[in-house]
Formats: sequence, structure tokens, C-alpha cells
Amino acid sequence: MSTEKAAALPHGVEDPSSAYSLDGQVGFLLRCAYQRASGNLLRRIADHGLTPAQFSVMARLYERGSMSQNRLGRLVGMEPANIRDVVQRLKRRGLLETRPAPDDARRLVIDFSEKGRSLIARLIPLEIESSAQTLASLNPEEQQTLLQLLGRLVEAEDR
Amino acid sequence: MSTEKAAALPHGVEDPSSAYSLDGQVGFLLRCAYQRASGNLLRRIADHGLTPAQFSVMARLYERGSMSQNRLGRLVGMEPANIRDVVQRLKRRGLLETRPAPDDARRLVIDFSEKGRSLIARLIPLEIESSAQTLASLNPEEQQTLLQLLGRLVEAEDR
DNA sequence: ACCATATCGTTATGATCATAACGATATGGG
DNA sequence: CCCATATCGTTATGATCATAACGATATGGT
Repeated sequence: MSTEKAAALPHGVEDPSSAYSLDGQVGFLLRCAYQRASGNLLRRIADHGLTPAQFSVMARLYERGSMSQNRLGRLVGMEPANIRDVVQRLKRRGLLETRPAPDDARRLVIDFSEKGRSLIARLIPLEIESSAQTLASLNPEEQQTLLQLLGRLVEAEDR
Repeated sequence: MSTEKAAALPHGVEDPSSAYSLDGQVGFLLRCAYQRASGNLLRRIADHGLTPAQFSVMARLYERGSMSQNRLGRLVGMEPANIRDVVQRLKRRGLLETRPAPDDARRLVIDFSEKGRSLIARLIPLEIESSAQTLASLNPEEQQTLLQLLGRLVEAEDR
């Protein structure tokens, strides 16, 4: 059974073992769904010059307050190299400020500028709208279910 | 039943405006979940030199057979500029072949090389394993629910 | 036949992401 | 004190993605 004839079939429609469907794979569905959600948010905040990734960094900082760059990255699911780039762009635009940590010379503490803090405060309602739009094809109970299941898929993150 | 307001408010105040939680936003959860799924797949197929996006292109082509580059892109949720880059990389590695469409001088028809077809056939079982790993924290019924809800979120795609 | 419109593929720019390799700094055990 | 180990931030490379602008080709209405 190792050398199945499936390899020779163009589309594998006749073979029950190739009942595989890309549309039934979590990874693929998650990518499509994220693209949709990302687009919904981007359309609302692009005028303010933020991307979805930048928004999540700002929102997390708004929730939790100042912290080190690496920790901020972990809390939004970004690698150190990635969070660094995002922070640098936000800093260049005067939305974030950085300073060395007093107790640990390795750490870089990230904080808002006044401009940054007021911007994210104004943008959070737009993200709430965008979430509602993304979920619009589900009824409220289904929406809750989806959020709960997604949360459990991701549960092990550092929070 | 409306869910408990389990969100622990730092100040114990019931200010609805501060009830916002990044962790409760679909877009953010979807990004984290996709990263996890993507990592699970990448760990399995990286040895064969494919990325998750490249995998989805190959899998779709395997399911549906030859088609134009733009249509292939739509069927995996990629913009024309994006699917072009992916196809070029796969072509450069001898996994895909392209030829002009006989009936429409604008179209570029994408097809497998033998090497490409046999590679994707061998990789699909790994993707099925990876999907199972991604969903491992949910029971079978919850897994079905999640897939169904995600499918409805994305429903309007060109299929 | 003509023309407005749509589609296809391309180019360019900028942002996002993972990975690997690296130097600098803490930290804890011997 | 010293060293192994871990963590922090950085650099570099390559892939993924959206957007905008563009030329070429189809297509449908008049």
C-alpha cells in the first residue's frame, strides 16, 4: 500500500483514499479567515497609518503598560526579530518611545508617546467594529463558540 | 446564556470601555492560531523545501488540475502579485511548469512537473497529521464545529 | 468596427513573518 | 570567583502578503 496509484491520478477523484480536501484543513481555513479579518481591520485603520500587526502591539501595550520589547513581542505572538521591526517603525513615527531598563542592561523598555496613546485609544472602537463585521455571518452564540474554540487552540501562549 | 464577565478588570470597575481585551478579538486569535497551524505544518514539510503557502498552491492544483495562474491564486486566497511569486519559486525548483493558454493570450496555464506531482502526493499525508496536531486540544465534536464555523466565515470565496 | 470595460500578468514598494547566527548581559551552581 | 546557560536585542536572508500602477488582451454593447 505504500506505492498507491494515487500518485498517478491527476486529481484523485475516484480514489476514496484521496478524499483529502484543502478546504477542510484547519491551517488553510485559518489563513483565509485571518486574511478576511485583517482586511476588515486594515480598511478602517489604514487612514491612521497602522497595520493589523502594529495595532496589536499598540493594543497590548495599552492593556498592560510598559514592558520590555521581547516580552511585548511574546504577548502578541511575534519573534524578537519581528517585534523589533514593528517597534522601530512605530518609534520612527513618534508613536512609541524606548529607553534602557534600569535594572537589566539587556532590556529595552517600550512605552507610548502621548501621540501614540491617544491614537490607540481612538482606534480600539474601530477594531471592535471590525471584529463584529468579521463575525457577521455567525449568530451570537456561534460567535462565542468560535472565540472560545480559537482561544483553546492558542491557549499555551505566554499571557 | 450570556457568558460570565470573566475578564478580570484590574480596577474592579465595570467600565464597558475598558472591557476591551485583545485576546477576545477574532483577528488576533486568528493570527495566533494560524501561526500555530503554520508552524506545525512547516516543521513537517520544511525538509522537502516547501512553505505552507507553497503547499496550499500545490495541493489546490493537485485537487483541481491545471488552470490559469490568477485562478489558482484566487482558489488559495492569494493576490495576483503574490501567486506569481509563489509560482515562480516553485517553477524555478522544477515542481511546476507554465505554458501560454491556447485560447487566451493573457493567461498562463500552470501544471505540475512529474517531480512536483509526486512530491505533493507524498506531502499531503503530512499535512493531515499536522492538522490533527493543531486541533489536538479539542475533542472531535469541537473540531468539527470549529471547521464548520471557520468555513462559514470564509464562505464567499471563489470556489 | 469601435470603444468602454474587465481581466490577466507584471513590476515596484513596503510591511510582516520565521529562522539562523551573533554579541552582550544576567544568573546560578560549583 | 568562574563558567555554563539562558535571555535580550540585533543582523541578515528569504518568503509571504497587500496595494497601486501599468501594458496587453478579451469581451460585450452600440
